[in-house]
Amino acid sequence: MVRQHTSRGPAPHGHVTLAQVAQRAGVSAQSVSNALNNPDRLAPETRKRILAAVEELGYEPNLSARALRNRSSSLIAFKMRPSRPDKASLLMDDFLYVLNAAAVEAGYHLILCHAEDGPAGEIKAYRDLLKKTSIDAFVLAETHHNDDRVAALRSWGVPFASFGRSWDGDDSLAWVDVDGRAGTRAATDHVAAQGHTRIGHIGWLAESELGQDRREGWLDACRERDLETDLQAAVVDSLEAGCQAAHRMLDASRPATALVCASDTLALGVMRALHERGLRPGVDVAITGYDDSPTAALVSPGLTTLRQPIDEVGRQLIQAIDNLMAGDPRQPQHVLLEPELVVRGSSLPGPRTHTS
Amino acid sequence: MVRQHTSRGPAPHGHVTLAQVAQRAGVSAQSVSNALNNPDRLAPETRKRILAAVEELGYEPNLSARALRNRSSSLIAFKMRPSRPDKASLLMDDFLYVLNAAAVEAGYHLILCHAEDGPAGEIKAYRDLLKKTSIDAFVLAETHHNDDRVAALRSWGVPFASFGRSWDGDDSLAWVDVDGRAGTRAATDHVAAQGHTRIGHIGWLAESELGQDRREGWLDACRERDLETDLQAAVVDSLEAGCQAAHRMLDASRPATALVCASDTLALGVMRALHERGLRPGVDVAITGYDDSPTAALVSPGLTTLRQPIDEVGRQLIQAIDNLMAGDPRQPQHVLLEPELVVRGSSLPGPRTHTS
DNA sequence: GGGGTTGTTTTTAACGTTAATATCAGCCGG
DNA sequence: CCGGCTGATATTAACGTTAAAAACAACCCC
Repeated sequence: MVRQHTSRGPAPHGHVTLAQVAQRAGVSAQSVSNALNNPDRLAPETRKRILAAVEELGYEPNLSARALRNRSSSLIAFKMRPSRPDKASLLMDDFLYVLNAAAVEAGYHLILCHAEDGPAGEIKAYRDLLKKTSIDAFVLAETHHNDDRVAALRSWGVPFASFGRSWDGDDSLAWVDVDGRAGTRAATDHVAAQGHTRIGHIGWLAESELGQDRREGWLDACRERDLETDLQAAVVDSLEAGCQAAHRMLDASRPATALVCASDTLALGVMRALHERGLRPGVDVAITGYDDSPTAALVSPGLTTLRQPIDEVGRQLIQAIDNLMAGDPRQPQHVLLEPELVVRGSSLPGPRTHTS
Repeated sequence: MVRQHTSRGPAPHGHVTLAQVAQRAGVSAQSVSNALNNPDRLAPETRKRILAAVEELGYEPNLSARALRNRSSSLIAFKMRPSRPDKASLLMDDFLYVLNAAAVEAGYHLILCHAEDGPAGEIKAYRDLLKKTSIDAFVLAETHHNDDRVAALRSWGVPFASFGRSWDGDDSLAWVDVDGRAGTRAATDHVAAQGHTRIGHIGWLAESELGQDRREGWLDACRERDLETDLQAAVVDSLEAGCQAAHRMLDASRPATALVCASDTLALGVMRALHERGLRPGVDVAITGYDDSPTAALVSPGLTTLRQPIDEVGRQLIQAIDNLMAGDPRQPQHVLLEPELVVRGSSLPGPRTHTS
C-alpha cells in the first residue's frame, strides 16, 4: 500500500532530487547515493529497486551540490586564443569539438577560460577560475620550453595535460603531441620520390621548438639520400614571409624544385610566389604544407599537407586527465601520434584536372 | 580587542570562505555576502572594512555553493557542431572566442555542450545539462524556420538567445543576426560599379532561409539597375557545386562577367572553374564570396568577400541574455548587424601585383 | 515613555549531495 | 543468551552560500 506522504510532490522546476527518489524507493537518501556511487555497499535487491526509481523519475545528480560537497566539479577548463587573421585555420575549431566530445564521453564538461594576452594573464585567469569553481583539470595547448603555466599548475597541484610535449624533457608532465619530425620527413620523402633533388625547407624561427622539430624531419630525409641542405629559411609564420622565402630559393644559382614548408600558411605564400613568376605548383615546383587547414583542400591545385590526428589527440588528452584524476600511480602519459600525409596536386607533376 | 576564536585558520587548500572574511572583518558571514551583493544594505563604514578584508584575503565566492543556493550557475551553454571538411572555416573559432570573452566580461562562463547529431539529440543534451547543472542560459546558432530547439527551450522557461534571426517572425525570441541581404546587395553594387552588367548569383537551395535572404540582396541590386536576373543557381554549399554552377553560367549564350556567391566555399569553386578555363579572376570575371573565411585572404588573387562583425555578434548575444536574466520587461532584443565588404583582387580588373 | 519607524546587523535555515558515523538485525561461538 | 561480528541501511553533519526572519539600536512623534 502506497503511503501518500505530505511530501512536496514532484519538484516544481522539474528538478528531481535524491530525497524524492529515496522516498519513491522507500529508502534513505544515502542509500540512493550509494546505489549510484558505491553499488557494492547495497543489497542487490535494494539496489535494483532504487535504480528503477531513478529511472522512473529521471533523476540526474545535481552537479553544483556534488561539486560543493566533493570539491570536484567534473569541469575541465581550456583557454582559447584569439585567432590571427592572416593564418590558415589552426584547427582549434575541430580540436575543441573533439576535446569536448571526449570529455562528455568520460563524464566531464568543458568550460572555456578567458584571459588577457600573455602568460601572466593566463596564469591569473587559471587561478581565478580555480578559486571560484573547483575545476577538476586543465588542458593546455602549445606548451613551450620553460612554460610558466606548467610551473603554476603544478605548484597548485591541479591535474592537467598538454597538447604539445614538454620540450624540456620533463617526464612528470602528461602530454599528447603530433610527431612533426616524422611528418616533415614523410613529406620530404614524398617529393624526393617524385624525383626532386633540390628540396628546400621553409620553417619557423629558431625560437620555436615546434619549428625546430619539423625542420629536423626535413634534414633527416635529405641526409638519408645525400641531398644538399643549403636551401633553408627560418621565418615568421605568414603568407608574406613564405612568399619572399620562396622567391629567394627560386632565385638561387641552383634553384629549388621542391619546397617543404612548416605550415600551410607558408606553403600558400609559396604558391603565391609561383603565381607571380608564372610557374605552376606541382608541375614546375612541388609544394607541401603542414596542418591540413580547410584552405589546403580549397585552393587550386590542392595543397599537399600533413593532417594531424586531432580527434585522437583530444581523446588521449582526456584519457590522460582521467588517469591523473584516478590517482593512477603510473608515469603520466606521453603520447606521440603520427600525422598523415595528404597528397594533392601541389606536389604532383601529373594532370591537374582532378586536383582534390 | 580582537578575539582569537578557535577557528580553523586559513583554509588548507587556499580556498578562502565567507566565514573567514567575516571573522577577519569582525562581522557575520551574511554581512560579507551583503557587502558584495547588496551594498546598500550596509553602513558605508562597515562595507569599506569588509571589502578591505575581502581584498586582503583574496576572497572569491565559490560558484558551486552559489549555484546550489541560487539555482543559478552563471554558466552559459553553447553547442558546437562538428566542422565539415570541405568547407571554408565557419568562423566558429572566432565566434566562440569572442562569445566567451563577452561572457566572462559580463560575469558568466561558457560551457560547451555535446550532442549526437540531429535536433532530437541536441534537445536531449540541453535537457540533461539543465537537470544536472542549472545552466543560466543557452546560445543557439543557425536557427531555422520552426526550430524545435526554440520550442523546447521556451517550454522549459530557460533564457536563450540565438545567432540567427527567427525566420518565422517570432518577436518573442531574442536574436542577433547579420544582414545577408544588405551584404549581398553591397557586393553586387560593388561589381556593378566596375561596369559589369551580366551578374550571376550562385546561392543555396531554396530550403535555406539564410540563402534566400542573401539571394534577395542580389535581386535588389539587379532590379535597381534594371539588370537581368536570369543567371542564378541554387546549389549545395560545396566547392564542386560552385565550380559546376560557374561553368554553366560561363557557357550561357550571353555569359556572366561577374559572379556573386552566397559563401566563400562557392566562390572558391568559381575560382577553380575559371582556372580550368584559363580565365583570370578579377580581370576576366569578377567574383565575390561571403564570410571572409581565412582562405579568402590566402588565395591568389585574394577573394572579395563579406566580413561578419562576429565580435559584435558575440557581445550582443551576451547582452541580450543579460537583459533576459535581469528580467528586463522590454521586448527581447533583435539586433541586425551589417557585414563589411572586404575588397580584394578577385573583383578588381586592376593590376594583380598587390592582391591582399 | 509607549509605540512606531528606520537602518543596520545577526541568526536561522535551506539549496542537494556524500563521508563518517550510528543503528539495527541476523548470525556465530562459547 | 550474551558479547562480538558482519552486512545493510539510516542519521548526522558538513561543503559555502544567501533569502528570510529576527534582533537590536537609534531616533521620532504625540
